[in-house]
Amino acid sequence: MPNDKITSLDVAKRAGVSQSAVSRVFTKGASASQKTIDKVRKAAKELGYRPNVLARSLITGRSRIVGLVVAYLDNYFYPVALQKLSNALKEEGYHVMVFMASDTTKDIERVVDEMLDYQVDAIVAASVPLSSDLAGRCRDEGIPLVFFNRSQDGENLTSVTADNYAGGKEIARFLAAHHPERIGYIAGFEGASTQRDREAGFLDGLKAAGREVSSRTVGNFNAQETRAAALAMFSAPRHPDAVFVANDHMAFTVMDVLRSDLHLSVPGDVILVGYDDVPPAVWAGYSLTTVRQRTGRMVEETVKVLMNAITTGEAPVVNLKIAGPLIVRGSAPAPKGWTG
Amino acid sequence: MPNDKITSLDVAKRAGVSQSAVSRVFTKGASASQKTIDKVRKAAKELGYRPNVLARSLITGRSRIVGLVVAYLDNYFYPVALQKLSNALKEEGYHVMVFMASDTTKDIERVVDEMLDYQVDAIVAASVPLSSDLAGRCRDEGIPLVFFNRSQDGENLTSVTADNYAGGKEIARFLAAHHPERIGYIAGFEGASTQRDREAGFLDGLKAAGREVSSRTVGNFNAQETRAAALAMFSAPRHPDAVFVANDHMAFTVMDVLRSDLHLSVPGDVILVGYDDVPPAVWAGYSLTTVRQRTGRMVEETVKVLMNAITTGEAPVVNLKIAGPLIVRGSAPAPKGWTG
DNA sequence: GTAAATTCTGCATTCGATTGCATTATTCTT
DNA sequence: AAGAATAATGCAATCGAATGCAGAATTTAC
Repeated sequence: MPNDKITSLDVAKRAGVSQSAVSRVFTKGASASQKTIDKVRKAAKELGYRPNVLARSLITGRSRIVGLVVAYLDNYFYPVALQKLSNALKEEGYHVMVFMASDTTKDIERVVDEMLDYQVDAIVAASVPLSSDLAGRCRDEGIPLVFFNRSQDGENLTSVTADNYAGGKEIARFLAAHHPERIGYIAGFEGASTQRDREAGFLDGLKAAGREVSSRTVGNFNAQETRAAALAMFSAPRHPDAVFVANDHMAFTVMDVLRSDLHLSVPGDVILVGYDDVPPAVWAGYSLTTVRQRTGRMVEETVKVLMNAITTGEAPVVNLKIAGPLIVRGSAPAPKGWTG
Repeated sequence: MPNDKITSLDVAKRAGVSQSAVSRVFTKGASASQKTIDKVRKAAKELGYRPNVLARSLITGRSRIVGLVVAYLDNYFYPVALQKLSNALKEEGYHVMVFMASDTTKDIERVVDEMLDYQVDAIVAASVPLSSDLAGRCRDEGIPLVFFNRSQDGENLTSVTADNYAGGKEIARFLAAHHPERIGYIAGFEGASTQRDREAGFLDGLKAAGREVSSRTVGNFNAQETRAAALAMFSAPRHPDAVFVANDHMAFTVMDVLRSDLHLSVPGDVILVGYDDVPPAVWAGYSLTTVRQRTGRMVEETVKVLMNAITTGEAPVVNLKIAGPLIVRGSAPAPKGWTG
């Protein structure tokens, strides 16, 4: 019964102008006299007209859609990033379309195809590995691609990440200052640059302090394997009394194992540091010492890079690393004489 | 340098058929001979052709985009739901575009406009209140709208929620079976149907057990106010020894206040129950007794309703309530003789 | 006040598909 | 094997807006 799709033509008729005039009023950069603008705006308001973004996209070749590929949202880091990304892009007149991808190459390929089908103007890959073929496809199609929170090294692709190496190093310095007897490291998925960089920084930092890791297990960024990794590490008689866990979510699991399964006190028996500073890190139940990922800054930079690439058409490869501070909380208090 | 936008016409030329033939091969429901199909498929593959979804949308009037409005993603419940929704819609060939809305009417109105601009085929409003005007606009445009996790009562709008009343009631029965001295309730945002239904069920359940609430404060679904609410409730000399907190995230905060600020034991001094069963509820640090929201089922039903509305064009108003089980964990163990 | 420069405007085309219609090729009937 | 029924194909119009072009209106300059 009511208004069936108001088009620019309807508005044109009512305003007594041509369809092009209407289009010009709603297209920024186009010129129209004040009189026309007023007439059109009035008619448009009366009819409840708004330009059809899809039709516009067809002719301009810009969809104003950014595709976000994510493997999982059950690490708090991603929803927080998504929220910020969505808000930041909104400011630029863009919107986020979410594409969940499992970690299989096949699935990722399908997802990239789907994104291209929707003519996305840019792609943000959050911790999802795109093969170089796929990345190449995007480049060929002229679609800027940014890796968020994970880089593909040696592939010359744009990425925005935390400065994981620096963070790992700082954690080493911090833990070493406690002069623990033994230091442990629980690794994430070893294919991930985040994991590798954090560990590399950590090891180098320890070396600089004349220390090394006495025990290392792998938790692969998931709860189940992390439980096993923690149990393996701390069931040993001479277990570490200081441990760096590759990300916060794993750190929570480790803390649970220590306290609930092994009845060890954190930080009494073991001091523990994570990485990310996701919201639960501040919850009193965990009060996790960790290195903050400055999600806001990371998103900001990502948007900046994307917008630049979209508007200029040129996409210089950059690898931004955003350093974040060590946030000292209960799981590993500041050692004597510690200064930020 | 490489392929600049392969269109159906390019494929048609190469396959030696008309452009319409190409279209028919890629349009399900259209007919083409096997020979044509083969030729077209081959040419398409060689050129790397895929239909432009936007162009298709323009003529079919279906964008295959579902708009999801969310106010915040920092309650774990939403990312989990988003992930499931995205996956479920993918199966149907739809994709989710995320629209963040702050809680102001103005902002929500803007967001709805933006969604309409993108010609979304359906809207899911997750805990975001759309005024009846806006809901009416959607109806007028023929766009199905589902309220997810929150209903607008008295407005005759479709919603999919947990059976919050039943859940609240079950919690009452459970807590009453502990025969606590005093029972408290910490409310969420009172404008939310989730809050109201949970409380109503809880109160009715208590009444049925011959009990009532001795203390009630409001946490408004956010951490800061919840802290204050918990402190107010439990600083009193004769504070409750059993409390229902309107959702899990608030429950975590309350638990933190009890343990860390007030040095009360949970469940020793106070037993505590939440609602949602978000992932951290199972973490040993909290081990929260709670009622599960069956997100998977809720999403499933949402998708079913939407697809039905989209394909038939008719959108009967339904209010689905999905019941979820009480999950007993450490924060409130099973009372003697308790049977599911 | 007139010529030159500038700004507006409408016409018609275009973006990349889908689809009704008319025509031709195939298949089925008997 | 001929006619009827069905399937496949191409043509051309269409979806809703943007835009190059040429002419009309307005502004600027002197």
